[in-house]
Amino acid sequence: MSVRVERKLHTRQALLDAALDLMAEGRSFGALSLREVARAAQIVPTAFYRHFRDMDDLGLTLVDETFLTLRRLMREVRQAARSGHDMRADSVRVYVGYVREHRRVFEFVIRERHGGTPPVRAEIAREIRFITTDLADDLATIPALAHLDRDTREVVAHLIVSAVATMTGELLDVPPGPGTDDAEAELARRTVMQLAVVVRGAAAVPTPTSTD
Amino acid sequence: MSVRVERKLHTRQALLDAALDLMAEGRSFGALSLREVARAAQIVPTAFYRHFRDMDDLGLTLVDETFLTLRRLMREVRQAARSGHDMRADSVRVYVGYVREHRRVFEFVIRERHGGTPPVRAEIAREIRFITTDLADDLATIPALAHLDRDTREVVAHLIVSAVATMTGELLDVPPGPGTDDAEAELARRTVMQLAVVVRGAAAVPTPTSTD
DNA sequence: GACCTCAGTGAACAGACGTGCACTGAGCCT
DNA sequence: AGGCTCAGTGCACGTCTGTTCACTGAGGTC
Repeated sequence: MSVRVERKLHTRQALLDAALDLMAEGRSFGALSLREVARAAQIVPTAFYRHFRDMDDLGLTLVDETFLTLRRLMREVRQAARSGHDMRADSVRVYVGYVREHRRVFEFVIRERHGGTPPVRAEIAREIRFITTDLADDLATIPALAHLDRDTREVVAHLIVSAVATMTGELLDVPPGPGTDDAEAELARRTVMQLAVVVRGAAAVPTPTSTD
Repeated sequence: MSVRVERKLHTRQALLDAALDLMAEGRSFGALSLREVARAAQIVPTAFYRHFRDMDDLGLTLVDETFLTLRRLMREVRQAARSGHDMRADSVRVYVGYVREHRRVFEFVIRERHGGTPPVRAEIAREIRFITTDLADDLATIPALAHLDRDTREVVAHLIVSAVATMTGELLDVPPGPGTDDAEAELARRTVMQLAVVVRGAAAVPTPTSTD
């Protein structure tokens, strides 16, 4: 790749990183100004337009890149689920590790999921639906849930995604410090319990195609 | 009450309403300016200071007033749960009705829960913990769950609150129009199923004080 | 009726904002 | 070597922001 485009990509990434960094201090994307993002990326404001049409454009790009990362993480979590001996605990532990490692990315999604502009919200909702659908597929591989019909599995997957999303938000609100590990472990413990409840409850759902 | 304070309260309420109205169009509270809130409330910007120290102050007041409403709603949902013959379906139906009726209030909470400034987020998290705790108490009155210890009930309550909060967010994203009722009914149906799964799963949790 | 209180006014400020424009100069192509 | 491309610069503009200050006049008190 030529020096030219390589440098362009570099500043482009600097802009995306700058936006995430500014949000890491607890501000929403909508509250960021074009000028301060440019400033944080060591760029003059007008140069911003060489990379994005406006802040909305950057926001949508951020969603895309973010979910590229997130889909990769989900794939690894799913593998951890298959290989380990305690599926649920392993998945949750791997997931918590990823949230910790990619804090800014998760912070962005959690914040903008409901706080963002309508197009950003729509895109995030779409991506979360994909994750839910994938999870619904995976549930069919659990022996206790193999008898469930598609609709029921979808509903159960949605419930699990809700629980994990909620945990993610709480994980990000844990203040850094000496007690961090304990707090994280407590959240993980609770989520594992919740998964156990859900799977047990789902296994007890009577027969397929019963909708009551 | 004197005419004087009555009028003051009226403009104060106009400011709070103006903020909610401006947010109803999909913007976050942090993206609102003091001037436009004053403008929407038919007030000169400087008069804003007669009521709130700054926008953060107004934001926290909004959280307080919002949860005053919400706590009332929760009480009524709980009563619906006790009186009706199908506890879960009735609760959910009543709840969905309230979300529809108090759209702006719920929009505010859902948006600012993760998108708001740290103090606003902290306050919302606190209020949600209260709701969770109350629900954990209520769960003890369900025969199938009476044997659960406090910790387990708390965990189950948290799971339910997650599911309902998620549904609330989706409810608010349903576009107004001809298909609205159907979409809402579908979300309600799914949530009722989820509650059934959770209760069944929780009932199957082995013995109290077992923590695995 | 005279005085006080204080919610709301209106002008003014310094600073930040988004965006248009003409520019520079390093990187690339021929 | 000469010319083109285009990421990044610097200046300028009009608009909006939060906040200050001295003010007005209706409502309440005596």
